[in-house]
Amino acid sequence: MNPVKKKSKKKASNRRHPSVSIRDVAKRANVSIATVSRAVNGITSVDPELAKRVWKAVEEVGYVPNPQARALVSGRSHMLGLIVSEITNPFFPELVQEFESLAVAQGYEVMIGSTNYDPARTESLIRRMLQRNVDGVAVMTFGIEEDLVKKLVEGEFPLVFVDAGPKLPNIRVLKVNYGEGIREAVQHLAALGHRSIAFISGPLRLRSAMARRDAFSNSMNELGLTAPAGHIVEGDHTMEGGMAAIEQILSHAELPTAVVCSNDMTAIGVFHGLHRTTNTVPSDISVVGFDDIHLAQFMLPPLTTVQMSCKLLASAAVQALRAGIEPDHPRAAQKEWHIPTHLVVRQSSTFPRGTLPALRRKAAADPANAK
Amino acid sequence: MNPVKKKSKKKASNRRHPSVSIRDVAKRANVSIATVSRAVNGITSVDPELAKRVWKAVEEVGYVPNPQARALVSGRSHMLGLIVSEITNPFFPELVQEFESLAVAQGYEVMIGSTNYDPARTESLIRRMLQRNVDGVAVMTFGIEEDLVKKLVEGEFPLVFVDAGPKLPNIRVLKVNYGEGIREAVQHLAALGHRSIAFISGPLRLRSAMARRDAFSNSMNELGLTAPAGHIVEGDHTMEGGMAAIEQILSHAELPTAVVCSNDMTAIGVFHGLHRTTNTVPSDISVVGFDDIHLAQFMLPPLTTVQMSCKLLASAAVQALRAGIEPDHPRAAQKEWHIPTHLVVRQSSTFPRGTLPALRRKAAADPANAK
DNA sequence: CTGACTTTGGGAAACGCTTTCCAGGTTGCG
DNA sequence: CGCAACCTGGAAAGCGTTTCCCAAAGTCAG
Repeated sequence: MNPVKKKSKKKASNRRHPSVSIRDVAKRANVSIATVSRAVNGITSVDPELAKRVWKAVEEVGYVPNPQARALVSGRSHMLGLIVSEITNPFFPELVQEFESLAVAQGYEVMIGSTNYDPARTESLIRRMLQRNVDGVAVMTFGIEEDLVKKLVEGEFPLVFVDAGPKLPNIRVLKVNYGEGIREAVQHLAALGHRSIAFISGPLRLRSAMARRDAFSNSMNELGLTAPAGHIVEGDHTMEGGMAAIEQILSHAELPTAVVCSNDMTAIGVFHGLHRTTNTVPSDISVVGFDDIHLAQFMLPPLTTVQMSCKLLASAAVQALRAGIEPDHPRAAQKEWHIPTHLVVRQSSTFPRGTLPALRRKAAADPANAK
Repeated sequence: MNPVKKKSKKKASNRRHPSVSIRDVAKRANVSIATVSRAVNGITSVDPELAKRVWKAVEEVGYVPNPQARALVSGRSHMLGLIVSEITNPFFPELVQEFESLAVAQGYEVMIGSTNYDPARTESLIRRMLQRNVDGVAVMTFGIEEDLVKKLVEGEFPLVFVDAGPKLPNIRVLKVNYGEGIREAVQHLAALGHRSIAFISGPLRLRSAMARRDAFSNSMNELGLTAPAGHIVEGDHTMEGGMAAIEQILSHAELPTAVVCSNDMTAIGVFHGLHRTTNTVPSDISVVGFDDIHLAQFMLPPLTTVQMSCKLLASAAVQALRAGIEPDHPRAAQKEWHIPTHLVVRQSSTFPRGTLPALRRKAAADPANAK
């Protein structure tokens, strides 16, 4: 009706939440929006007195910067990508939780993705993360495929890998010391009297699975022990895989008295498989896991396992990522982070079957086996 | 040096990836950027021939819309929030995985958060989600606190709850039929000969925990059975809680012959607690869980449990969310989605101890107990 | 006291996109 | 045949930030 345009009320934003913008703060504090931006972002060149006034205004109008706009112009989204191999493996939720807490505490949001070992899924995941403009990605699949790496690497995009990765300026690596914990496990079993120890690996295309298996072999050699070929079988880090693997091992002519597993899920599968074949853990066969997921202590019997702290892993990952993202991070130059592992003795490991009571008593005095 | 401003080279973007913009497509297709936008977003008012040309150009230059810019102007981020109570409870990763797959397939990204039953954490989570401008949130904590709801509700923000929620136009509810599955469980136990059946609930401030407990009581009543007060105890949906609860039950004068648990983690804790007190499952006490997490079938013995399909749950959640977000969604008016539950019989439930062999044989003929 | 140099803060452009508004060309109907 | 209603597609106005550039003010030496 009225020919005069009603463009005065430009307040009608189409955002669902009528959030206050930087302009409101500027008006309130009687400064320009540039100054507000500078004050909020802690640029030093703004007068402390003025900055205080701005902060007061921010407080009063309840201003919260819009991350989208910020990302649009600055090119940094304050989002971190976290790629795991299998969110349904309990180890990863624990890791995710730690990672997320740390990231949030440091002002980042997390975009989580699970590859399920599926290259297509992985690719779409990465594409989505790049598209959403994440600032960096931690690839905690424990052994990523190389071509996928290349995809990410174009550009100097901050990346964190576990165990191994191309030596490039934008790539940081979390080196897990598998040898340490696995040696402790083998020595623990040997000390109990085990001589025939089997190993169930993860999928061998994963670097970390390889590394664990090699750590096992090395530890055995150090003690002058060797596992026959049929005692080192490949699993896939799932319960199903563990079950299949132990059945395969049991079909071998010579039976082991102990089994070391590449992760705890495998060990749970082994428990199950041994139960089905009416073997008892640990009196017939001792079982040792790897990861020390929360569930491990609730297994029947509680699982002896090598602990790889996901707290440590997560904190290293976040730190390494920030080091790659923020131009003047104190550790910007650090390319490697080291993660230790250690054996946690519970009740799934004991003396081999048929050991003399005298030996049992003797070994029971060994503090390493104390409950 | 040179007084002439070098602002000609405005190509130097500060985005890490030199992604092509809508302008490149426009140039290539020889149309205006508005037309490209309309074509890409499927606005009908653009000539089909022209649209085809635009799509061809999109293909050729490899254009991908920038979600940040899109969100900034449209007010919709194409992100869905998913809040769970405890990411480390294996049920939730399974749910998360399904939810994420569905959301991504439908063009949404997912922002995941775990409350850990901590109100402060929950609040910060919600604030972050709102700040990141998610289009809707599915609160799958199975019983959220009311004040937190109010916080979200201001504005007509799309929300999905499980079990119960305020009757508001923006809120959709996933109604889980606990009665169904729990009745099956109780009847299954009763058919085996159990008369004294205990129940370990979840934290009773959760609506869903209440609902499950009530479903149990009702089912018992239907059969003319009652559980003494000491046989209905409160757990907290964790293994630790399950362990504590079963110990409490065992300290009661009258021992039950079966225990129904409010979730599978509780049941795992019960397994553990019974093992510690040298009771055997199921010959001494039968145990039934709830959720049917993947792990359930790998317990020793495999857990009889009530299945609540997280596939169904996730798909209903995503659908309900979209119904709330997209103005002309076919189911925009639907406010309730129904989720069934059903008993899955495995080996943690059997005849009560001391039952006569004759009865065992008779009951074994009951198809409900067939393996 | 003045000129050169350093702060400090404001104006405005840019980020990549959606959406409104409008001009020019069609069509329809009286 | 003329005028109004209707389409189509282009130009431009934002969306909420950051940041570049410059003017004004302050500092200091000569």
